[in-house]
Amino acid sequence: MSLDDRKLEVLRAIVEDYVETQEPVGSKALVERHQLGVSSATVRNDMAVLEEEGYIRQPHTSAGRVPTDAGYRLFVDRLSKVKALSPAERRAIERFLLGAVDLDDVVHRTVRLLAQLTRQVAVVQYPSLARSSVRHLELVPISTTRIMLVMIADTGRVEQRLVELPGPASNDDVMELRRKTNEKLAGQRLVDTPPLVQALVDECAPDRRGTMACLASVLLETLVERSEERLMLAGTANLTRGGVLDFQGTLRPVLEALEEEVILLKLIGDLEPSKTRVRIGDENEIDNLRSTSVVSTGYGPGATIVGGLGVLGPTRMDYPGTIATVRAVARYVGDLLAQN
Amino acid sequence: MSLDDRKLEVLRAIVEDYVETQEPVGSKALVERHQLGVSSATVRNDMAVLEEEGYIRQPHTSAGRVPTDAGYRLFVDRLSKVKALSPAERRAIERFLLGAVDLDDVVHRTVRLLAQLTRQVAVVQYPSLARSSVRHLELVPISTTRIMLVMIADTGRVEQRLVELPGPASNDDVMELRRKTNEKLAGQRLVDTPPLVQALVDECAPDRRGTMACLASVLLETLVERSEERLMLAGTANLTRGGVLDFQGTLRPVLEALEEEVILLKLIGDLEPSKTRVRIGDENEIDNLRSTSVVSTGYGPGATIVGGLGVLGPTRMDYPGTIATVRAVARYVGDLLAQN
DNA sequence: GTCTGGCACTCATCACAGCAGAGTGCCAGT
DNA sequence: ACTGGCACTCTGCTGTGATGAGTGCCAGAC
Repeated sequence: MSLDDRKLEVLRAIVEDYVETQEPVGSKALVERHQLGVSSATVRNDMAVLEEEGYIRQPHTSAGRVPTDAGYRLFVDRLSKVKALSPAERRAIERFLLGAVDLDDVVHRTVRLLAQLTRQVAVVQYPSLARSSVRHLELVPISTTRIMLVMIADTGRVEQRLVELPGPASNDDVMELRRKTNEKLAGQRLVDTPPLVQALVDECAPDRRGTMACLASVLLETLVERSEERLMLAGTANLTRGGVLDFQGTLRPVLEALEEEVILLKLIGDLEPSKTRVRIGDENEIDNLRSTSVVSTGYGPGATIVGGLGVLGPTRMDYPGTIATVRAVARYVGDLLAQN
Repeated sequence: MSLDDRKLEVLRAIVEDYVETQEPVGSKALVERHQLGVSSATVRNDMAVLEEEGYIRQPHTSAGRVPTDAGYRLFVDRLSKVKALSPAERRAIERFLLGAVDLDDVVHRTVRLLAQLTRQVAVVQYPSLARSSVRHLELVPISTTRIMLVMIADTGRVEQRLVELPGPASNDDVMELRRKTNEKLAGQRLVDTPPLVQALVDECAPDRRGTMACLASVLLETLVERSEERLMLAGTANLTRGGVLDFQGTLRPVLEALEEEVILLKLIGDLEPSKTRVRIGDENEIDNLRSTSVVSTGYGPGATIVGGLGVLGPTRMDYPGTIATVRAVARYVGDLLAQN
């Protein structure tokens, strides 16, 4: 038996009411709040079918219905209309993001904005080094045998590493290394650099080769191989909204998962399709997050994507609103990055 | 009536047992678990006095006693012996902190280590710019009218800002500015720079003065005036240990407070006496944190202090152990910074 | 065939009562 | 100054009804 239009309408009504009230919704309440044009008995029959198909369930025999993960999924895929942001919201986003002084500030403001607008936990990934190009490499002598390597990427990221040299290097040596590395690497995507870095070492004058090799290994190891990802989190306090009801009593496992950067990266760092992605409850691979939903998307200047951002909340969330907000924020951040 | 030795001993026993069991402790249980040499009736009398004096209280009439904030305070000040860390713990700290590649990494590792060892929420402040000196200033041309200013501090902090120039600047211009600013500012403490920066502008050749003024204002505004503090947090999941018992039911307000960097800075950024500081319950100025205790201290290379770190947990915490751990971690981090 | 009104049934929630046990305060005795 | 003993107070637990929301199902209407 397939689902006719009215049954879908019933499902939508259940999802909307449940998200709003946070209480199991019964057949009678449904016909009162929505113009379904049929009696509660009919709705009950529809509900029985929806339950049969696995879209809703009853917490206990004499309670109303609650959407299952599958129910939310159907709702998101077929039933929800995209909610447009109000002009006031748009202005709020713009005003909030403007005035960021550097990349840290951008990420910081973005994550707080996202948490505030969606009233959920927000995560923003820094622009990925793997998707960045080298804008400039700077070598700053710290002592005769130590230099600090500063890499500035086109995405605004700045990474620094201390390099221990095998022997003392003069100021001229450093200047020369700086010139050469920049000549070779500036403008290149970081992922493309390994052969270039190798070439740099090979082409180097023998007396400077040791120093250059040292530099090269730090460069490769820390910036490319470990290809360090960073991210920022905000809004954990929002997990406590809705009392003990969401997250089956303890938000312990959720908080634990949020502490693991690797997990967070998996959640929002999955950037292939450039489309907004929604993971609902059990669809999450992380066990600790089976009672949460994640809405994530990529961002970046123009059409390119340099990082991910998203929010995490109870499966019982306002999907249309959250999706709209996440998309809008991602777009604004992308525009902001494009200006640099 | 003042407290004689036995009464203090009773208080200590109550604190220790309560911290361990998390349950109100009664007179009978006390004499069983500790060698007090007196009967439970005598202990009851002592308890009555301790309660009179405000050091303990009963949650309800027929329950055991629980320490008050004042009780914990007395315990910390006069009754607790410093707990020495085990060699294993020391080695763990060392091993964990070694292998940090840059300042971000140091802070990151430190905060996680601290959260893990104390099993509480940990906070680590980045070395304060206000307490740093300039090691090097780098100017990187981004376009003809934009340069990126990178400041490297002796504490390892690296800050970058985009500077919009009033007009185009040649490569030579930039090199010259770079030379001059470094000549003047390198080695100076950031707080001492304002007059020097002003002098830089005044001494500048007229044709470059506009550019220099621009640079100077960014330098002053973002690095000195706003004197940006950063910090890192970890271990929020530890708040959920002890179930709903701590934090009178909701950790909502605590999580909210932890989102505010200003609040966290107040908590751990109070660095004057270089001694470990313990704030218990009501002693915290932040209302949301009246049910928590904070143990904080400063850290830095050698005897100087460049930042703060600490942990936050329920008032019912193992003070001697926590204090010992916080101190030890701070010392190791200081040593680590001294090596750079 | 589809919808509707009606009715019996289930089960969580709440209030109330009674009981057990922990812990106290106090007093008289050593 | 300490101790044993005892009455007293409360919390927490358990069991019992009563309540009521919500359901499933069936017979009848359209």
